[in-house]
Amino acid sequence: MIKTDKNGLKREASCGEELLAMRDSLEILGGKWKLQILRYLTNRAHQTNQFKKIQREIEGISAKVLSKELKDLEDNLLVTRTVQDTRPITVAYAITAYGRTVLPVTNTLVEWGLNHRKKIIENR
Amino acid sequence: MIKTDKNGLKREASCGEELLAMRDSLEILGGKWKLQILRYLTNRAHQTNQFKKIQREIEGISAKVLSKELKDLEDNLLVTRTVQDTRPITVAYAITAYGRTVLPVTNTLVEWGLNHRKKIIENR
DNA sequence: CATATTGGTTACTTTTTGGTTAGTAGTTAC
DNA sequence: GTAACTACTAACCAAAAAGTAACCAATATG
Repeated sequence: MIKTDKNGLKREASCGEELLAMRDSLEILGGKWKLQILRYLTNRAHQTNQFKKIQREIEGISAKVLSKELKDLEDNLLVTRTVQDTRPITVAYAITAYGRTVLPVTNTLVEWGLNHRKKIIENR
Repeated sequence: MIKTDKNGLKREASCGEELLAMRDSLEILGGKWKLQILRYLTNRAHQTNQFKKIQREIEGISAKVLSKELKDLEDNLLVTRTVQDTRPITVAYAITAYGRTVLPVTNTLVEWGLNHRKKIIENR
């Protein structure tokens, strides 16, 4: 809601601007899997994240969908893909510095989800 | 990532828990329109938000979709629907206190979108 | 030789999502 | 009486997203 001007002044982004910005975000980060994948890779930034391992640990994602989602994320410079010279060949995916800027988004979503579940359980 | 225990202790939610929490959030808030609608209603919490007005100001949404989305949000106690005794009858939608808890989510998405657009423009 | 693993791709089907058009009911304005 | 506004809903359709299953090449294991 607060934006820094080209003049260095803080001002509110207009409502229209805000909704457009959110559309941009949702276009890149929206859908069932992208934020989950980014969160997963952020939590495991220090590890080697191979395709199959990711597929096993993000429950329910198919190879086809994971492959496509990773490609999209790579196109938007949020993750990197590195083929490793092992036998059999493995491919490591890692979050980029830019990908890490999505962390505040997933943080709020995790917080909200945890709180929502708590609320649901309380009201039973 | 940080969660308060039933014991009052802070601890990390496990990665699995985190992803599940995010799935819960995305199930309720995901899709093309829900967060936009919530943001819109939050920004106009002090106004009377009639159906047609919302439809005109959230560009591109059809009556059918808006109607369905508002119903979903109402079911999840995020917005209220009030029929007003005007002629012609109008219906006012408003964000609830619980709906306002989604604000951190839309804030981060707006911020990220604004920043992303800036980045795209810079790299041209 | 048979089987398993890695990192996918391809073809096909289903499900979900969203958009279009038309129509309804009540009321008001011309 | 006719048009217009509000708040929808129903029928229909198209496109996108996602799921399923099979398959591939390379290598390793038993």
